[in-house]
Amino acid sequence: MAAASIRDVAQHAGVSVGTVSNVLNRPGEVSAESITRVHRAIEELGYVRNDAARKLRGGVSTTVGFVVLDGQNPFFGDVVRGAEDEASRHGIAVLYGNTDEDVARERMYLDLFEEQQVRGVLISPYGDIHPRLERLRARGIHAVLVDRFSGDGRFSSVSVDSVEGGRMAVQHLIDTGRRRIAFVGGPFEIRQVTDRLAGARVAVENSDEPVDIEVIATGALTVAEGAAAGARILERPRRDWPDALFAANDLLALGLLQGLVVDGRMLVPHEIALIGFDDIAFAAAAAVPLSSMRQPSGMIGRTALRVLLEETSDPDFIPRQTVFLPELIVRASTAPRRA
Amino acid sequence: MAAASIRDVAQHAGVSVGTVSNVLNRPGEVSAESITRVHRAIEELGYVRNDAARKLRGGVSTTVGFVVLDGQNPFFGDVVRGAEDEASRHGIAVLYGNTDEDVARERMYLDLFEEQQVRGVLISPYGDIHPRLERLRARGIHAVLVDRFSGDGRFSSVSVDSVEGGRMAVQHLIDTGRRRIAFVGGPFEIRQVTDRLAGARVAVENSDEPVDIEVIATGALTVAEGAAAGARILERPRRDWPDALFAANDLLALGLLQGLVVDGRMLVPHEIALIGFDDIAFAAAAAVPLSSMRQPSGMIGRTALRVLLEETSDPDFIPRQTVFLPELIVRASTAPRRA
DNA sequence: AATCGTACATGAATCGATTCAGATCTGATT
DNA sequence: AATCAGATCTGAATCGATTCATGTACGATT
Repeated sequence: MAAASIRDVAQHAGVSVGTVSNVLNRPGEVSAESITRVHRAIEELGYVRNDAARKLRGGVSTTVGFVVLDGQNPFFGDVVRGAEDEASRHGIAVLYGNTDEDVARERMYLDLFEEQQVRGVLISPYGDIHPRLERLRARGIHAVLVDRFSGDGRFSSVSVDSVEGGRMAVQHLIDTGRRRIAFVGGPFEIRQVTDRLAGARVAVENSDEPVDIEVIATGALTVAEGAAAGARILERPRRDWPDALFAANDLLALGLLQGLVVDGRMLVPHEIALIGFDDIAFAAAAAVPLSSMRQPSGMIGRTALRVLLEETSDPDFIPRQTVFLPELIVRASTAPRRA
Repeated sequence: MAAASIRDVAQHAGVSVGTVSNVLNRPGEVSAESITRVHRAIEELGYVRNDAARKLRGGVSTTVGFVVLDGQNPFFGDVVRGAEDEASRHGIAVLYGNTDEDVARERMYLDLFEEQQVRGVLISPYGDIHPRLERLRARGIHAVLVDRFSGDGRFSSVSVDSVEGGRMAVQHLIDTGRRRIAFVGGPFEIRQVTDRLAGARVAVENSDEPVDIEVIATGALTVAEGAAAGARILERPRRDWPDALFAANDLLALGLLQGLVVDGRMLVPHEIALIGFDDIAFAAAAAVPLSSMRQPSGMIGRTALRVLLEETSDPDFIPRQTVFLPELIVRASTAPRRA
């Protein structure tokens, strides 16, 4: 049995196709009588609207695309969930694409989304996709940058102030009595890394008391790199250990935590304090619950989707930058030294 | 400037629309001359195929839907990534929907996917959606169950043998010298939980030496529940402690690890061995790297997508059950007692 | 020269929802 | 009775890619 079309519904209800369409899209202009008859017919035939036909005629699309840079990182998982959650409220579905920092895949997904004529695109960009996004916009597909500030204001963006977050994290370490601080992070091509380090330096410079800060570079923001960095610290003579670590993200911090175990005893927090960034779910779940700078990941996704919907429904919309402040979450990993 | 249509391309290239369509869909039946001219025109006009029109005419869709039960769990994140990765190979995009164990959302997404006329649906089902899936199939939208065996064989499915996994996990604990084993898990409405417990009992019964097994019930498969269960164990007199724990999944196991820390010293593995299930990325990243039963999560997603594509392209396809065996991953958390 | 086969090109018809100009009806007003 | 406004309904035209019956061209075969 072929699926029922709007024509079948019209016939079954004894009205015209135009009326059925009106019942579905502008019920105010239709008599109550027609509404009930059409709804009954829809029920009886199990009619489901054909989205392809609606899109073709120029109606609004009910999908948005989300291109994510690193699907491994739970942070992005949470952002996607936030966006998806908000989308479902509007009867919109999210087309999900993961680029794994691959320019070709990034392009592939944007092509796919363009063919689909999605309502709009959320993207945590990897390469320089401004020209590509401009072309999309010329076709009526707007984009919102996620986790990336749009410096020139050409696109809307939703991001977090990493500099201030870095400052807050290190300020907290200083406030809990630490004076020899190491920033662990890299590579420095990643904007978030340099921003967080810059913030850390601000806190050090603002301090009344003398505070040392050193940089321990890593090759990536992963657990493995964090564990390796921890091992390198343990190789030093004990008097050269820092007394606090600020990791550029939680994956690194979890690795450090793992690396800083000697003989079943954890150096964190009493020998070395540790704070991360992102506050992924597993930060609280670590053997020593991890202090972290919380990014409102779900809220970032929700907000990005809302901005996108506004932008696509208002022809006079001007690109808008939304910046969240991270929040300090204090847990056991930065407890003061034992009394 | 309106987007170029196939008609514009035809005019620009000096051929008919039929020829342009043939160049795109069956280049074998077109002269080399036409192919180059059409491609040039496509290039110059920046033409992008309109997926809505193609779908409307009855062509195959380039999207599949994936309805996920618990977006929080990294295990499902990995499954989705696997599916998405395989899909991208075929130029297909994944519509992602998270139900959070909510029947209404599950229904909402299936409706949305039906309107979209997706190529097919991957679903880790929550409620009883067999009737709904039958209706979808009547409209030509096939479904593959993920992480759930289709007992009656009405649908294809891709899952993992949880009973055997449970057996292997406990066998490993016995092999490393443990004799007082506790299974930590719940609620028992979840099929995977009961299966894994059943497997655990098999291992105990097969053992030559006497082995005790007890069940510690939890309210959910979360880190918090695991930590609480760990605290309950510590309340007992020391001689009543089990010497090994088998957690129904890794989230619980990570919680247990956190709960079994006394005064900066970890009871795992030397006092109590611990093994989880799923082998999520954070299992290896724990302060004590966690032994676990690995589910080939990415492979599950990839396989499910492949089965779906086969099923939707072969009219004579018969539903097929794919069952993977989990793999024992041994890490520090089940190291033998100290010599 | 007539016939046939092959290769290739054409363009009208089609899918289903939406839109909108025009039709119809009802009741109120003059 | 004539006119009008408002409410409601109708159905043809439209979106763009695909398909397929039809047509054309040209070399090979008889």
